[in-house]
Amino acid sequence: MAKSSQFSIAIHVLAMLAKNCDERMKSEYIAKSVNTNPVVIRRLLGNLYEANLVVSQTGVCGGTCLTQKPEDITLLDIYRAVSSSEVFALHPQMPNQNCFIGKNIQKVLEELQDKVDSAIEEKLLRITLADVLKSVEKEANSPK
Amino acid sequence: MAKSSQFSIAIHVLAMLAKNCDERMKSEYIAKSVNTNPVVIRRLLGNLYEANLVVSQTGVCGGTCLTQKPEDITLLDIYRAVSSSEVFALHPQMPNQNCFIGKNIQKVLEELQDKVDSAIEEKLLRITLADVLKSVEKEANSPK
DNA sequence: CATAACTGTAACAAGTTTAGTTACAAATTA
DNA sequence: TAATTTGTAACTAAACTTGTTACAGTTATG
Repeated sequence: MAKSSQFSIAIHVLAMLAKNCDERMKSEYIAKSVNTNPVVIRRLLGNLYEANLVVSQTGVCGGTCLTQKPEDITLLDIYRAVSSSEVFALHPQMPNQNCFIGKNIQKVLEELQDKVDSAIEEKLLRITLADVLKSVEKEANSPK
Repeated sequence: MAKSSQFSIAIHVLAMLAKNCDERMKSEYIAKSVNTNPVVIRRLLGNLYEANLVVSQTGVCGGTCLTQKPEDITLLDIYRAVSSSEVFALHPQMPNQNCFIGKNIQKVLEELQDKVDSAIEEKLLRITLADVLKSVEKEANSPK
């Protein structure tokens, strides 16, 4: 994935939408909860729209709501919607093809990338947005 | 982890050292295979030294070699030696504590970070540097 | 012991990425 | 028609990554 906080913020935003499934939520309201600029939220919602997780309406009384039930949205859906890159990067420069290791390491690293990615995806596939909301409520009720 | 290629390059470097366990290897030689600057390699080797994976010697006939057998070095050892951050970042700004979601989401995200990290670590723990070298050799012998 | 060959590391530059901001067109409601 | 809201482009600032130069310290060897 990356150093980016897009995944975290996406979960936050979608959890808010999940808690208020029946009404449209404005980017400005969401931004106040995330503590950022509304444009940052709208950009993120654009990615979530492309992944068919939310739908927005412009104009007065506009805003965004989920397209699916929280139980049907997995963290993998969210991860794929906002995560740009792999967990770790390959060589910035092509390794020396005259070296035995240099010539063959890239394929091996790509396979490793796949394995690590699969491990992450298997984990994320088993957690839904509804689960996240449950965890949030559990946290809210836990003694500090 | 990150967009960084440190993990990839570390595996490359250690694979080279593993293939020539009995002699010290110079940073300039390694750099030519990785196709980068020797200082980049020496910086990386510094991290690997702190993790007790390699040892270097200065001066004429200096260089670096492994401190352990390739079968005893796991990719998790390497990952921990060079990976600075988590797989995904939390909020850049503290969320609004007056919002129900904002107040409780961070703990939930931290728990999620732990789960994802564990998934990665379990995978990396089961692969050794010797396995990597085997994969490289297999790749070298495979028909193109 | 003088010299050449190494590593270790600081300091800096360039490129990329991320987050945040302003501005404004387009769409919608009333 | 006016007010409100999203979508998006353009820009800035900060952080991170890689690469580079420079040089002090260490070691082998003639």
